[in-house]
Amino acid sequence: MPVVVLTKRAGPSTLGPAHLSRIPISLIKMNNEYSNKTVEGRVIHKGPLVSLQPGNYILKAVIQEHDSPPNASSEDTSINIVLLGPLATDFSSAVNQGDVVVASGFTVGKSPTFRKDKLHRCNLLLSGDACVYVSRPPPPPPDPTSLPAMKRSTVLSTEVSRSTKTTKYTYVRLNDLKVGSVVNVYGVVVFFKQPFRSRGTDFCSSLKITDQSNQKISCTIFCDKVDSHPKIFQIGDIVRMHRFKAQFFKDTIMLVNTFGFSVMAFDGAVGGAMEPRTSSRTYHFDQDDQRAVEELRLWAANQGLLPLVPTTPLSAVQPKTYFNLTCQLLAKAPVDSTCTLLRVWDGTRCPRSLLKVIVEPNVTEGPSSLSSAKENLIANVLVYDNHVEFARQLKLGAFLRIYNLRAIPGSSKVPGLTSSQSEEVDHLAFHLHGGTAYGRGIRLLPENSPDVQELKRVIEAFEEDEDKVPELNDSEMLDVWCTPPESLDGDTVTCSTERSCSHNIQPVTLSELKRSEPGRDHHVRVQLRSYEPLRLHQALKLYCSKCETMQDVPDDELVAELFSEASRYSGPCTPPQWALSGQVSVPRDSLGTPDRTLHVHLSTQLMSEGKSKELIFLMGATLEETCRLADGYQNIVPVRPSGGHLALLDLSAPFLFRGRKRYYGCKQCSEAALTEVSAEGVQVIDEKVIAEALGVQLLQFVLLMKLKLQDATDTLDVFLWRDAELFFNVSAEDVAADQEAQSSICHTVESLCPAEGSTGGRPWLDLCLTTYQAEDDQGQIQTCYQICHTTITTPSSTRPDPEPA
DNA sequence: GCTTAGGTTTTG
Repeated sequence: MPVVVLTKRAGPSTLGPAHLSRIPISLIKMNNEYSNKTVEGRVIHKGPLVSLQPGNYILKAVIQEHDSPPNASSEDTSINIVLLGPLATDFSSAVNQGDVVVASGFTVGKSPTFRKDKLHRCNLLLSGDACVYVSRPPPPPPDPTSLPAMKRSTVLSTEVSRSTKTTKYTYVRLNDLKVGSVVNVYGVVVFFKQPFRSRGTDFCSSLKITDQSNQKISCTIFCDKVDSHPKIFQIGDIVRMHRFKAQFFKDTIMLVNTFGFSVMAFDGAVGGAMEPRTSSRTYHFDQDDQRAVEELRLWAANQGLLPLVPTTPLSAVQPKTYFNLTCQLLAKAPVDSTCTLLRVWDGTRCPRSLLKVIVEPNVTEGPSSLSSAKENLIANVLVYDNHVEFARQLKLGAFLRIYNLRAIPGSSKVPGLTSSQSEEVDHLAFHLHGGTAYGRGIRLLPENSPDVQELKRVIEAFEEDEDKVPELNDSEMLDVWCTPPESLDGDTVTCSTERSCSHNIQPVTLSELKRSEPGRDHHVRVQLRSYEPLRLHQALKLYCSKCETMQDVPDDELVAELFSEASRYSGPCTPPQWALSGQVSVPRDSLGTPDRTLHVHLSTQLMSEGKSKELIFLMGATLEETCRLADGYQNIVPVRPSGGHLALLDLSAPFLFRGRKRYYGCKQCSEAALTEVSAEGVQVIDEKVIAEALGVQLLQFVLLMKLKLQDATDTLDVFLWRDAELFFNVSAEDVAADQEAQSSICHTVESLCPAEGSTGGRPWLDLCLTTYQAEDDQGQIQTCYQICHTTITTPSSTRPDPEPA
């Protein structure tokens, strides 16, 4: 009887055997005897089942004292529990995050992760005769007070354990549905609508799913309880559906729920959390299910079914498009009977100014004024018609995903009072139109979803930055704001740059500058006469801070060839001991290339920490496939077989894919070896952590340009390198990954140096230049100049000024 | 208790 599920919460004292006494988590110590004690807590983390050897599993979880004082430290209230053998499998299938459990028969060990997770210094080890009792919130009436507490737990307890006989479900492939039959199916979601109120008594939700048969099947779910509907967050999610009836509609077969139906949903990313999204209190979920989910995930990833951009941050929203937004609700206000205003943010800044909607302060729920920095990040979303009801129920601070939100530029009229920021301003309004077409709707995201965790990180980062602003001291402020506009021709001249250095020096002319001693900083007022490279993507370089060399970014064609070379070779290969490996075959394509197998290797250590999605090693994939998979994983390291073992690709190829970003290593300075990447003591597994673990000397993306400056007295060639990112207000890494960041640089440069014959003049630039001496190719000492501490402020709105005299 | 919707963009 290793794991016992009590379907009714009977009070802490009745959970677990009565002859044992409960010990608070804070009092647990090493070397004490706990055979007559129990520990009680809420499961706040449940790790995946990790296979030690065939049939033998380990599972880690964290429980937290649920009735501890709110100010108690996590060290006193939360403890790791480690379950071994059948207990692990039973726990995995019977216990959910959020459940309250009581454990007995445990032993106490030293927690190896204490420094990292700041939880209790000990952990609880459960194996053999240990026992876990689980309680769940009570189901709706019958009236629970009608039975004495002790009797209740006996009457209503059910046992979910390896000894319990459970119904074995069989699942039908989607191309094998027979009209009239009631079936169980698995599928990958390719389209979905959130539950919406039907004209009847129920809520209705729609899904379209597919599976390895490639058949696409529409499904309809009717149920009066929204919570029983599938919890789909994005395309690519996986669903398991029980008791659905196949029927004909419009010459095609589809599925509708029947009596006793149930639906479970899972994250669709390979290696993602195995935690089912379900409202069922008890459910069957075993290793076959786990395998079914993993198989579908791999298949879907390889089919490209996972969306490239599941949701769009406000910083990337394009006008006139429909997009999905993951955001936090800050305030709301009813506008009229068909429209409600939701004020939301995601911590990123939309480059367009956003529509300001003014509603009367006394109808607004939430803060009426926010810091102006925060205010600039807030998007006003107008939701209409059927969505108003849902919006009304939303609580402030909730994390939402809004599907099929429309970004409307410029002159759209909105109900209520629009501020003086009127139609000629290029602003964006966000509308959630009425209806459910294209899955339009709003979904509440649970706190533990990875997307919410990510959103919180971004928001926290913004709030930290905001706290820093007042630290700018007065003299710095004066220098930034009071640099007197020096005008060569006596008129006030608009300037497109802003210096942020603390030098208190007068500007000099270029001819004066050329006569002065090197090794000093200067301020100049100049125009941009020309620049190199003309093809701006060539300005992007890879720089090694160790050997101080710079190289070009390898082009896609070369990288693709390295990948296809690596994927063609398929000799025998033993994965390292720390890896858990899986494979998926890529069917022959229309060009008749032979079947290939993709191999995925995951670190068992990371898996046991619930971080399997954070890093995978991928073998046999093409560049394109790798890029596609990079959407589902935080980190992908491409590998190839070499001498019977796994090795990194040639370092001309990126050694790491993080979303759209690629990272390269220095061939000269790296001593690459495929070793396990440990997340010990690190917050985020990022490129630095991985590079270090793999012995790769990380190359840094940098921008390098040569600019020819001019003023009335002379011209001067200067470099833009060290402070290039500051100058353009972009990161080189973003430029490498993001077309928009590239075009922003192009526009900036073009506005500073308009093409011959164009009407725009050259704006004046206030620059801070540093001079230094360096050897040129021939070994000659030369004086060099670099632009420092300077940022372009208004490239597009600069008025043309007359040519210098 | 046996209906609801049946993807496919508001018209603010």
